[in-house]
Amino acid sequence: MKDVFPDPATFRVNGRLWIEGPADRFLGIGRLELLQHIQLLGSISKAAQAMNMSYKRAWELVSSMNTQARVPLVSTQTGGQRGGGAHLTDAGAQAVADFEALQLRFQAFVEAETARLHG
Amino acid sequence: MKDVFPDPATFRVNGRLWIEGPADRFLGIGRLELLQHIQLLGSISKAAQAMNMSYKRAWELVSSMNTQARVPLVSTQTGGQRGGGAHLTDAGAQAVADFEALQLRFQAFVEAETARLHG
DNA sequence: ATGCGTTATTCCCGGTCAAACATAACGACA
DNA sequence: TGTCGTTATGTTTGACCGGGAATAACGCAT
Repeated sequence: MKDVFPDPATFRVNGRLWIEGPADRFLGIGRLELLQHIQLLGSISKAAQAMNMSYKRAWELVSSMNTQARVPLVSTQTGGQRGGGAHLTDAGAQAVADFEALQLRFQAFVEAETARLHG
Repeated sequence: MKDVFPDPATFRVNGRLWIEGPADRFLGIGRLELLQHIQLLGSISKAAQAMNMSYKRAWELVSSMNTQARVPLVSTQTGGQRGGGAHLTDAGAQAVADFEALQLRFQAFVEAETARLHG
C-alpha cells in the first residue's frame, strides 16, 4: 500500500468515534469538548463563546445529550447571582472521563494504523 | 458509564475511519465502496448508478483519488467497444484490499469498545 | 457516416444545516 | 422596581454542497 502514496509522512489514518443511540448521536468529540468547557466555565453561553460556537447550537447539543441519557449530564439554572449557569452532574463528569479514555484508546489505534501504513 | 444510558442494547460505539493527505481526504468507506463497484462493473457510470450516486460525484471522487495517489488507482478509457470504461489498476486493487483489512480491524475495535461500554 | 455508451466538464438550481437575529423568562441584587 | 447575564426557543438568512441538465470528445460497430 505504501507505494500508492506520494509522501508517506503526510498521509495518515484518521477518523471519528462516537456513541450513538437508536435515533441520534449521543456523544462525540465535539460534544465532549463542549462538556469540558461547561465543566470549566460553569455556563453554556461562556462555553459556546470559548468554542466559537453559537449559543443555540451549544444548547441544542446539551439538550440532545440530556434527553437521551437516563440521567441528565448537565444541570442548568436560570436567573440568580450570575444570571444562571450550568454544571456537569456526576453522570456528566463520569461520561466525560469515560469518553476521554475511549478517545485515548482510539488515538492509539489510529496511530498504530498510521505506523502500519508506512511499514 | 453504563448508568448513563437508557437502553444498553441500543447504545453503541460507532465511527468512521479514513486515510487523509495534506489537503483532502484520500480514502474512506464511501470511496472504498465506489472502487469495489468499479472493480465489479468496469465503469464509473454503472458504479455510480448501482450506488445511487450521481456520475458527477463518482467521477469527482475518482479524480480526487487519482490525483492524490502517486500512481492512479483507476484507469479510464473513452470510446471503444462499450463506449469506454474504467478498471482498477494494481495499485487500486492493492488499496482496496488494504483498506478492507483496515476497516475490518476498525470494526473489531468498535465492537470491542461497544462491549466494554456495556460491561 | 451515423449511432451508441462512456468519460470528462461546466453551469444552474434546490435542499439542508448552521449562523444570526429576536424575544421571553428567570432570579439575585442594588 | 429596574438591571444584568443567563437559559430557553422560535424565526429568518445565508452559505455550501450535491443533483441534474447540458455539452463535448472519444472510438468501436454497423
